[in-house]
Amino acid sequence: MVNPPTIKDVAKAAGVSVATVSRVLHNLAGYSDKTKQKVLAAVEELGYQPNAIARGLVNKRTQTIGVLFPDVSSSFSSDLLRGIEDVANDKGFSVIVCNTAEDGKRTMKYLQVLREKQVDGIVFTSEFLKEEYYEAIKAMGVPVVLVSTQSQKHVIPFVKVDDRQAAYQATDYLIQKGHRQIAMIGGTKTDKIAGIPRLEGYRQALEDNGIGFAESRVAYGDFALDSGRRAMEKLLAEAPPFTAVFAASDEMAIGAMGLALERGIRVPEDISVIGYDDLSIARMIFPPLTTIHQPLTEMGRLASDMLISLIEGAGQVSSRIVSHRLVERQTVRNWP
Amino acid sequence: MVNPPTIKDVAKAAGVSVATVSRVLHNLAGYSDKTKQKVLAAVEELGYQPNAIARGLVNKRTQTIGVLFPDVSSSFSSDLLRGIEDVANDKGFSVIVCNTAEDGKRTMKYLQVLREKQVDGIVFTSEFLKEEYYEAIKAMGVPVVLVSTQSQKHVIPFVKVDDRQAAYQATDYLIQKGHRQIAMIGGTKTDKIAGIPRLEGYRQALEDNGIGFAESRVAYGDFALDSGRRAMEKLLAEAPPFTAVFAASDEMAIGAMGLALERGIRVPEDISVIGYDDLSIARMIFPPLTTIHQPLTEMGRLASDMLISLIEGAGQVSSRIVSHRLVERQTVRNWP
DNA sequence: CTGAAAGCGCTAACAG
DNA sequence: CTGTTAGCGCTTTCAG
Repeated sequence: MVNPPTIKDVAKAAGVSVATVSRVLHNLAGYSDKTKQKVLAAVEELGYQPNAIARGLVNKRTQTIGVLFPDVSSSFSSDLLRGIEDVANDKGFSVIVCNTAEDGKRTMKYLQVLREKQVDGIVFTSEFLKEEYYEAIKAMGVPVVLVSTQSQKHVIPFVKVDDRQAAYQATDYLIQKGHRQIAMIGGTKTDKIAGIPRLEGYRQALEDNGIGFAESRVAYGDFALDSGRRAMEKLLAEAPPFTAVFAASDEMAIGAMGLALERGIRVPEDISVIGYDDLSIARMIFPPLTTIHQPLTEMGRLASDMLISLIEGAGQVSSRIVSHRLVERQTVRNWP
Repeated sequence: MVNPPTIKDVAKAAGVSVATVSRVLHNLAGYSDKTKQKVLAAVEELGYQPNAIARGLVNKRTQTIGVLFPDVSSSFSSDLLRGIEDVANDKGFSVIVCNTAEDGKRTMKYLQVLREKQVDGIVFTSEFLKEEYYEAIKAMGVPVVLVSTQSQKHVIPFVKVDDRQAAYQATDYLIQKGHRQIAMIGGTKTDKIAGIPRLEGYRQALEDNGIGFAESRVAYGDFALDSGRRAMEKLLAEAPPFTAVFAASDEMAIGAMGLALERGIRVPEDISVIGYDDLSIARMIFPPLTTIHQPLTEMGRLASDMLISLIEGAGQVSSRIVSHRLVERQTVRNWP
């Protein structure tokens, strides 16, 4: 098997120097139309394709970005990925995906690989940005943007929704529908990004409407399906009676609904449910889930766009609080 | 901002040559323990990280693979991706994701990018491998493996399930449960990979059990949710009465169930439903969907493993027909 | 308009 | 045991 043709081969075939070939390939000035034709003909004939690795070595730019997800296979991540990939591709960048599995070691290893591979920038999603990660990224000297997470300590551009407000809105909606006894299935209790703010929004909405907050009406999960089931089970067994429940993720909402249905509790007739995320499954289930929509694909697009601006020299970009919205489907009813 | 340290800097700092540094970094023989310590100390002190781009230029290996999906954000693709990513990472490879959007132009562009970036191999998923794609990949001279698709014309390693047989089994299961009037929601009518074989399996199972096949009992969709709804609508309106339906994808099965439920038709009391894929949503919905399980993550793993073997010099690897299995959940009941 | 030549950071002979 | 050196394929001065 013969080696692929290099710029040298093209130069030889066209009877010019490599510098000239490079010039015409980049549409720089400095050659006659005749030479241009010769070069192009040679490129065509040899089936020449530039080697991006060699180019990267010289330019110190690889036109590649790295994206870290806690779980690439989640619906949440893949919606994000689609947006990121889409604009990256548009702007001539490739994306390397990394599955951190929320594991510190693995994440650090990935960061190292991305550094060695000389990616031009990084998007970090959904997880708390540990100091260790921050240091590693800072050391590589490339821009980062955060998605669905945020750093208190450092100023790093991010794109996310206002979790507190969205949770407030979800809860308030239930109240406007006449519910007064509202339970919550929260995310991880210590999660500063998606756990605590959503709980606070819930609590605030209750209080603003003169309803007392009761710790006994909240159960905690980890955002995943099964934890929603378990939380619902706990609520049903131990909490004071309630007519509606706000879950901090669609998956938990769906898990909770499944458990309720198994027990002969109807949604929304007996209990209303509202979720959070608007994953594509939210509208696939029956009854379709009322939930807080996060524009994930759009958020991915934005993040990609911001990152590439930074890579291409923008001094700074502003973070974006993107707007969520409540989508009414069929799991919440007027009470009574 | 100062440039990151290179191997030269390390050499200077350690008072040795770059060759020696390279040796200790690669654990090759040929240096005293003392030099090793000096080098390691210098590496540590400078925070040196090798540049994989430079290495790639020399080695003609980038430790990167490209993966093409028709839709990165589908549950199907992301489950696959997780498996691929997992073993790739394990074996020291990075993965570049490409979303072809089932668009020929876009796919060709991607193939070109992957070539320029000198990826070491490619995994191509779920789509029919057009001749044009094949030629492009062949021209790059790197191995490919196919997932959930297969080439008739060329011998290319693949990993997939036996669609015909799986569909046969799904249908046969319904028959064993006592159903005789069984409808089908098929995939794209002309799809040689997932459309036709599944329809054939259905037909064959019917015939082997002495049940006539009736074209009027099959409606076609495109594997997506909404097409399942529409197909069910059509079946309900135009097909002869039926007590069970086999859908060629979980999404279509779920769409069909949603429509049925809206119409007051209960699943499985009035109509039994069986799907195909076993996406993670299959168990999230209520009632949980009985379906044909495809081990997607495992298939991704296998593909990744095969590809890397090929990259690392295995002359050839054998294709794998992985075993599906029917998972009984709650959407099929005995009839009558 | 065009070519020669100096690297980019690293690996791998080849000499000592 | 260790250093020198010739590239890998490409971009980019700097001279003509």
